[in-house]
Amino acid sequence: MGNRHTSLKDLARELKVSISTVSRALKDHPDISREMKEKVKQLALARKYSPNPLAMGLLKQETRMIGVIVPDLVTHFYASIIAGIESFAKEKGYFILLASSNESYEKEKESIENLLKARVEGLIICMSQETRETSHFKSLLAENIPLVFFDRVCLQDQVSSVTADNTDASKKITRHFAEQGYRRIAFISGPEQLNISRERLAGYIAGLESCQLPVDADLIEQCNLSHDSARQAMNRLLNLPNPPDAVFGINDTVAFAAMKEIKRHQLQIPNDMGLVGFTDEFHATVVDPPLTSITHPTYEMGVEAARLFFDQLNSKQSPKTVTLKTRLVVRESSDKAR
Amino acid sequence: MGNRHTSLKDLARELKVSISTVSRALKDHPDISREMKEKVKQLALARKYSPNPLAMGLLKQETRMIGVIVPDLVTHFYASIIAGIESFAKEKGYFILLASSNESYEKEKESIENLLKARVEGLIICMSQETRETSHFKSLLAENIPLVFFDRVCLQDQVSSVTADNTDASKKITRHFAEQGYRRIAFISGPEQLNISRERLAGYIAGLESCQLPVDADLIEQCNLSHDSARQAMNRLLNLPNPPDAVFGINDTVAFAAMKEIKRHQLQIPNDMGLVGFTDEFHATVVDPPLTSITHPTYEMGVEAARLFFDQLNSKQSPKTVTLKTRLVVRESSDKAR
DNA sequence: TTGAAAGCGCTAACAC
DNA sequence: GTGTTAGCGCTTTCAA
Repeated sequence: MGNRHTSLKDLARELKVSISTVSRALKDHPDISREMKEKVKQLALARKYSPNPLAMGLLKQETRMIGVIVPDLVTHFYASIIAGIESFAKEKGYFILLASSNESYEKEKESIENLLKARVEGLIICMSQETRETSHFKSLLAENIPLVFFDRVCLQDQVSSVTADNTDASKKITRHFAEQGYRRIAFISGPEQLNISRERLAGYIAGLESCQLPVDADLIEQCNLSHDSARQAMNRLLNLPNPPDAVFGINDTVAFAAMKEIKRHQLQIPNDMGLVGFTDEFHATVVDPPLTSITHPTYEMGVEAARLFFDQLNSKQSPKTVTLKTRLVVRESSDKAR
Repeated sequence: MGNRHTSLKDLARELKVSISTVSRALKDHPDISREMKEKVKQLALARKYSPNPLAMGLLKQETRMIGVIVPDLVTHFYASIIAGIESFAKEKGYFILLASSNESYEKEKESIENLLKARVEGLIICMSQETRETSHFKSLLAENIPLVFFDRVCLQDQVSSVTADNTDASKKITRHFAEQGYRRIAFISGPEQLNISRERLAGYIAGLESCQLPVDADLIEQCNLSHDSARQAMNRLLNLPNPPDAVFGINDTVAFAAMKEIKRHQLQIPNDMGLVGFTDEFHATVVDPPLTSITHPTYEMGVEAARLFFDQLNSKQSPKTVTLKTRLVVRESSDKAR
């Protein structure tokens, strides 16, 4: 695609002055006469001049691009976080280069390489659920490349990160169930290498204990966060000799899958089975019955991740850990009282 | 952020040869000796050399970036299309620069400018619903910048585009309702400047006529595609002296909003009121009752848009119009028979 | 007050 | 076979 953009050279030729004069005039260099500045700026406007970011990037060694890697591109959760990152980045004049790991460790590594080849200035990442090994992140740190994790994190002493208050939130859920009169509260967790699994499990247990409810290993299920795997987990719970009367799903997908499976078993929510998720506003209200849930401040999480990114970029500070407050919003799915 | 990437110069210096030798060796130029190629390639690997895309871009006048503008970043519909675009673009070694118009005409224009400043090689756009005026698109054409529309299109004789078979699909919906015994079939449309509104309306009317059902202007409502506005439209329908017994919602948001409003009025779906949407697989199955709908091939639409983009980029062909087949998937929300 | 020249990383035409 | 050079668009010394 031909060179359809006006360059400084074009302007210089047309005004019969040197390129450097044009360059200086455009940035109000004190050495340039008022009239010259006027002339140059006017022509630049007329010719729709805009500096070539490639040339600038080459010169200044900065591309104003941030690589963002998410486990998938299509769930509302990530989409909303991306929107948050994008809006903050735009303010700073940065663009986002987006990649999906598809929950695959290999693709995650591949995406990091690709983005670095594209010369992003740093990365904002939510780890794939397969990722158990962190050498690819460590080599970023070794090369001093700004890195921020969100939601799913690791190496927290070395990398800035944003998470929800997972433990606390999960504790609130368990206690809420208990208050509603539920006694056998199950938890469908995710892969144990993920901090969200561990933290939410810890909160779930702490909640049970604080209500003097027993912790029953049968009631703690695991899945790989896919819809099918979550349904199977729910199914196992329902087939228990002594099944639960309430379920806490670790995220959106899991909560939906559990809901479907509960309905398939002809059980009424919330009367036969209470259900609470860990999800965002949108999803919680679209299902039926509306889902009681910890609402995840997704957009804000994106904004915060971007903010941490620029902190890293501008001055290599020691890593920060931001924890976002969540809210328990009680809706029908756990509200026996109604 | 310092220069942490290895350059040809670095390699050349280390091997004590010229930069051009290194450059040629790396691309298997026939003039270079076998041993030299070996040596160079080995060192390049060891030093993790990758060509600087800024330098290449500057030289070749290509950035390998495509600008994509969508009305919003968070709905599953666009997310899925973006995933399709991304996957095709990645194959071709291109990156996506994403921007959202937030359904605003002004932001749409602004995004186009920003993306051009970032030197994208062309644009793939889904128009904002506010956009009635097309001069900003025409000036892209005038400057010979590759442009592709998807879903919401205009200037079809001048711009390549992908759409669903809107008219046909809507006709199928109306006929399906009629077959199920529904007689007063309503349609909640969107802004009339959008082709999707016009085409789906046309199909709806054609469907009614082919079933010898009267077209009742009272049953044709309009909204601005927001949740609230769709609910109000549904509410107006329900308050009609002679309300409908079935509703066709023009897209995801509208179908969900209608569903909520119907439930709020204590009506049973599908018995008191049939409901059909125009949405994707995911959303249709997450709600309750599962939504009969025209399933929109979103991912495929993204892939097709990208394919058209590269057609434009590689050779200025005359614009193509691709129409994607849709399927009517009958689920509970319109299935009186059950 | 303005111009010339070097250099960011790379390719390709032209030497030798 | 390999080296030299110019140039992509820009900023920034250094000269004038």
